[in-house]
Amino acid sequence: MLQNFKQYFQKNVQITDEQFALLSKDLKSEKIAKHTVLLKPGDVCKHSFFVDKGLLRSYTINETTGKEHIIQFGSENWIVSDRSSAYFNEPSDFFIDAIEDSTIVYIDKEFTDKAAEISPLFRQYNEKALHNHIRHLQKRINLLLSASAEQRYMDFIRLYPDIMLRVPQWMVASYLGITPESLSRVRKELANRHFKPL
Amino acid sequence: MLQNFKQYFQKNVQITDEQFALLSKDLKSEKIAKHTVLLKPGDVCKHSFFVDKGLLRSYTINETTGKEHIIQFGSENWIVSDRSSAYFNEPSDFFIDAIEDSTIVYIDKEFTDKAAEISPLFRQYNEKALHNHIRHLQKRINLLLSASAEQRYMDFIRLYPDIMLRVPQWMVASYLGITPESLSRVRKELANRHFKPL
DNA sequence: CGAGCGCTTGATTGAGTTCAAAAATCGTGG
DNA sequence: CCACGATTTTTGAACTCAATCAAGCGCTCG
Repeated sequence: MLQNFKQYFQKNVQITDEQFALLSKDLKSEKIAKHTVLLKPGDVCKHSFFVDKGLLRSYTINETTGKEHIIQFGSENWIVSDRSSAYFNEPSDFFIDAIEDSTIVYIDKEFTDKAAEISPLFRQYNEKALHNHIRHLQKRINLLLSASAEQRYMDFIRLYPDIMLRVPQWMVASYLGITPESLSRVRKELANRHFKPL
Repeated sequence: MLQNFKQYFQKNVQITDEQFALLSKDLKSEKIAKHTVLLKPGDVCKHSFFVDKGLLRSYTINETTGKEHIIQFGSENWIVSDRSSAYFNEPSDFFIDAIEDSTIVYIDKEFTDKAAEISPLFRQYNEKALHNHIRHLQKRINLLLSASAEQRYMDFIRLYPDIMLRVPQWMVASYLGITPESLSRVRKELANRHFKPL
C-alpha cells in the first residue's frame, strides 16, 4: 500500500522511511471504480488526488451548451486537483472523475503542512510543481491560439502517447477542443498521408 | 521613484520603510520607449518587469505562420515575466515589449531572495501570485475550448475594460486568437444589437 | 503633408461543426 | 464463450463561423 506514492514522494523530497511513515500514517488510500466522481462544480477541492494506479480526468461542463471540456488527464504518479479551489478555498468549476478503476491517495492540507514542516525540500518540490503547471498551461494556450486541430492532435500524441491509448477518442477530442467527428477525420487524413503514431 | 512599486510591495508584504529601503537599494528602474523589447525568444528571462507606468505585453510569434499571439498584457502595478524561463533557467519562447512609453522596475532573483529572507510574507505573496496565475490560465483555456469569438471578446472587455481602451484592436484580436477582421465584424454585430461596452 | 498603419467592408474560401445514420467495438449477462 | 445492447467511431452532406484576400478610408506621426 502506498508503494508508488512513497517512491514518488521520496524521489522529490529526500526523507527517511521513518519520516515518511510518520507523515503518511493518516493518509487515506482507496480503490475507486470507473466513473466515480471525486469533485464536482460547487465543491471546494479539499483533496489532491495522487494516482497510484488508474486514470483520472478533470473537466468542465459548459452551462449553455452542455458540452464537456477536458482540462487534464492524470495517470499513474500524477496528482490531479483543482489547485485554485484548494488554495483559495473557493468552489470549483471542475469535475474530477475516474476514467478507469483506480487506486488513489487523498492528499489534504494537513499532509502538505506536515510535509513542509518536516522538510524544506517539500516547499521546493511544490514550488517547482507550480511552475511546471504554469509552463504546461501556457504551452497549451499557445497551441490553442496558434495551431490547427491536426497540429494539436499530433502534439497530444507526442506528449501523451500512453494516455491516447487508454482513453476513448472522444475524450481526446474534448481535450483538444474539437468534436469527435472532426478528430476522426483528422486521423483518417493522417492515415492517408501514412502518418503512424508509435 | 519606485513610489508605485513601494506601495504595491508594502501592500502585499508587510515591511517597514527601512526594510524596503534596504531591499530596494540595488533595484533598477527605467523609462523605456514604446516598442522597446525587454525579452525575446532564446533569452533566459532574468528579470520580472514591474510596470510602474505604461503597458507591456508578452507574446509569441509562430514560426511557421509568422503570426503573433499575445499571451498577456500588463499595465500599472502588474508584473510581466516568463516565470517558466526564469524559474527553470531555460530559454524563453516569448517576446516581451512595451506597447506604451513605460516606466518599469527590474526585479531579479537577488531581490526576491533577499525579500524572502526579510519577510516570510513574501513567500506567501509569491505563492498566492502563482496560484492566481494558474487560475487565470485555466480560465483562459476553458474559454478557448468552449467559447465563440464573440463570447471571448465580451469576457475580455469585462475583465480588462482599461486595457481594451489602450491597445490597438488588432492586439485584442491577437489575444483572443482571432483575426483583426473578425474582431471588427464581431464588434459591428454587437453594435447592431445595441451592445455598448462601458 | 504624405506614407504607413489601423480599421472596416466585401467576396470568397476553408476548417471544423452539426445532424443523421451506418459500422465497428466493447462489455456484460446468460 | 457467445450474443445482444450500448457505446464509440466512422462517414456523408449541409452548414457556419472565422480566415483569407483584396480594396478603400481615415488618421497620425515622423
